[in-house]
Amino acid sequence: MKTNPPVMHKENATQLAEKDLPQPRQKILLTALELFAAQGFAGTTVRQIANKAEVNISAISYYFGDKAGLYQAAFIEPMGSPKDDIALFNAPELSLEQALNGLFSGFIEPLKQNELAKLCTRLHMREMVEPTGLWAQEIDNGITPCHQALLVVLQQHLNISVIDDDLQRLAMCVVAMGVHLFVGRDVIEKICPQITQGEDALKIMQQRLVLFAMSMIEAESQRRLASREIHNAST
Amino acid sequence: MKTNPPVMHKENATQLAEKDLPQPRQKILLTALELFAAQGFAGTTVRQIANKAEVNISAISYYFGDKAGLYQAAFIEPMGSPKDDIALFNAPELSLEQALNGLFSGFIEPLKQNELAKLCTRLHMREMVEPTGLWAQEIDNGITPCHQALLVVLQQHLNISVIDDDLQRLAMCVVAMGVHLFVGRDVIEKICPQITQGEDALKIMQQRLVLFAMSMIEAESQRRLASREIHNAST
DNA sequence: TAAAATCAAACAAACGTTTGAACTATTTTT
DNA sequence: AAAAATAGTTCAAACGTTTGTTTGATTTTA
Repeated sequence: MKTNPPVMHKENATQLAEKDLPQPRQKILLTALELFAAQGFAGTTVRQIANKAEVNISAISYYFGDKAGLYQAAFIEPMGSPKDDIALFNAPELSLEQALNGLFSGFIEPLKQNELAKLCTRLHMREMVEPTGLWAQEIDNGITPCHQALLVVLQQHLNISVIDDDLQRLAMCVVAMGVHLFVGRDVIEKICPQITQGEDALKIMQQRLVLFAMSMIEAESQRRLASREIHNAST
Repeated sequence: MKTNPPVMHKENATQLAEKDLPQPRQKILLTALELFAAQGFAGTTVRQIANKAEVNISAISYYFGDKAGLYQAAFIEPMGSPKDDIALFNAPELSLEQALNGLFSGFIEPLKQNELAKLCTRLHMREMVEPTGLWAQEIDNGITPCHQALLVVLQQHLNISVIDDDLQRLAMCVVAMGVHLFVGRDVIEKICPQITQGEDALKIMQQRLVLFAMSMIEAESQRRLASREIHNAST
């Protein structure tokens, strides 16, 4: 008799605790995350995943429907809610330095934490240059809210009334430093690996990110003052 | 009778002027560049390339040997020498602002120039997260020299004797802003497309990049001074 | 006419996916 | 409590496509 495969859908997949999940499913998920993060979606075959996870090939379609379903599960399931990230730097009582520390810890922490979190972040960064469709969704659900929150923080600390293009430029340049830790990993590992290796090194890196970000914000503030003076003087 | 396919090898491929190349070869090369840049190596099929270039499938192996050869050609041939990029900001008589303008113009110019240069850069940025083997070589030949040149410029303007980890951190954060223009293109297009659309917008963007970079360098300079004072006071 | 270039067709290999039987664990029936 | 039935899981094998590549004939060029 035919049995209905327990293909997990969004609504019930997240409700299950990790330990309730069947063991091979978890094994497949982690292996897929690892391989997808390293080689991308098209570059990874289901046989690779099955072999490395030491399960039968058909177990993938059994648990995840198809390759795309597995990718989606590997992309979404291990992630926490994006609201957690925002809360780290969006609390209204935080100083600018504290807010920036919260922002960059979102990039730094995955680098020193367990391998899983590192792979998760790497997979998300990969989506930036290789959109698979989930990426557009991720921009809406994960990136845009974070970016908007950062814009508000910058807006408040620069004490300006509206979010204009120059604030967008500033925000992009600030997050760029964090993103580069993942995107430029290969370059860093080749040229100066010591700056991201070890917890102490990452602590220093975060301090520098905050320092540089604050200097950029200060520079933007000065630029706005100068720009306003010129504008006032000419009228 | 069998004919020897004119498979181009490195040594003679670069010696030929573009107009000497057979037309379909050029067509394949540009189409491949476009598709590889958009979908990656594994995500692009030779049939896709052949169809879009409107040539027979076998023309690819005829001109480039195999898919990997085509990728290598698309990756290397349209590129200029990396020394040209370095010269833009490494000249000894340049001020810091001039040097930084030269550095970031290397990122900005491809964005406003023709589509080809844009695709070239995008393909190279893609290699950062999806190493195909050529990437390791590209780091050695293209990235490392540029990074080293930047380090020297920073070293001189900070007036320090040796290149230490903190200088590496600074350099990485500076280039991160430029890299992000390509890597985070999808995010930018979604959140604030206006900051990279149009030549005027890119001009402003470059000004901000220089401004922010200079503020970061200034912050690092201040930090070193403070650090030195503390060190002196404690001895 | 001979070399260069183009073509439709086919190649083996690898791809994602499906099948149906075999096995295990749990539940139901006797 | 033992047996039977059911649901859940694993497996080797094969499915039809698509992959990159090659063939050999044909057309174009010089």
